[in-house]
Amino acid sequence: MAKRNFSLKRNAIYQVLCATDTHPSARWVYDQLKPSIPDLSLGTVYRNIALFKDEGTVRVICNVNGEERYDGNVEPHSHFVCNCCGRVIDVEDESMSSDFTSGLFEKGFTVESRYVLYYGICPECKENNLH
Amino acid sequence: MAKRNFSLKRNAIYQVLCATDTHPSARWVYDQLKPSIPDLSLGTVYRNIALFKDEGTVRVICNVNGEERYDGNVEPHSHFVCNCCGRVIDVEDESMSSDFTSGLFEKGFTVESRYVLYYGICPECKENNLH
DNA sequence: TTAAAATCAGTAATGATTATCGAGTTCTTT
DNA sequence: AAAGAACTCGATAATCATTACTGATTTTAA
Repeated sequence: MAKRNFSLKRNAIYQVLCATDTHPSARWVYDQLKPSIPDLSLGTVYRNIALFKDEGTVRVICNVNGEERYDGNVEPHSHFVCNCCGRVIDVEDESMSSDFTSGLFEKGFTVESRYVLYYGICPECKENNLH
Repeated sequence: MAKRNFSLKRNAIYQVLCATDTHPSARWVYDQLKPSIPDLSLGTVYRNIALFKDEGTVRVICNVNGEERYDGNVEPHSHFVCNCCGRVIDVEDESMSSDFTSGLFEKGFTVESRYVLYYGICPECKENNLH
């Protein structure tokens, strides 16, 4: 079994992605780590997130205001995107019954992943009348 | 009832978006129209698509290779995105029963729209061994 | 007719993401 | 331990989709 050989910075980036449920952008990860790792560069964050995407250990959830948003939790679950504040919030996944593939297999498609996104206004924005 | 006052170019852009099921990017729409409307500019395509988005008459389906993909069909339906060729293909929508909101309403969320995206390999790419 | 509003081409600006490059650093094999 | 391959990274430049700006032209409404 191959040992995963994480560098300090790569590991830190991955930890941030796994420890938060804010589904952050690359810059947010960078801003989180910069104080404790002053010589971190934004390119390194992008480079390592690209590696995680290739590995399949991190997923792109959606794109909010031009920024990709990532999730270190690759268990199947859905997301709610607030059209007002841009927050991306975890949602219990709908039951993943086989008919959810919409007969794609029978039509010759290979389904590798499935995303469910809800868009709307989150409770905080409703409460603060920001919408 | 307010008359919708479409300019020639705005109308042409909307027609292209409604007449195709390729879920095109802005540039694709531009390339389609440029031969018949030689003085069309790409900025105009973006500007009018932004209007359609605000109106709700056109939707952003997903982002493939950095390009937003649009759909003039706003009836609820799902989409399959080919990870190989980037095509976006219509899929019969899953039955839209109320439990698909995952209890979001009860939690204070206002759900304005819901997207289901499948990612994988389309039949053509499988056949051509492009994956 | 006339002034405000809408539309647009052309171009510049923005901003997220990616590529490049040279300099360390770590691993491997001996 | 030494040599060299492979890895990692900061800094910076480049790319590219999208947006903003500007001045001209057209349409609308009174």
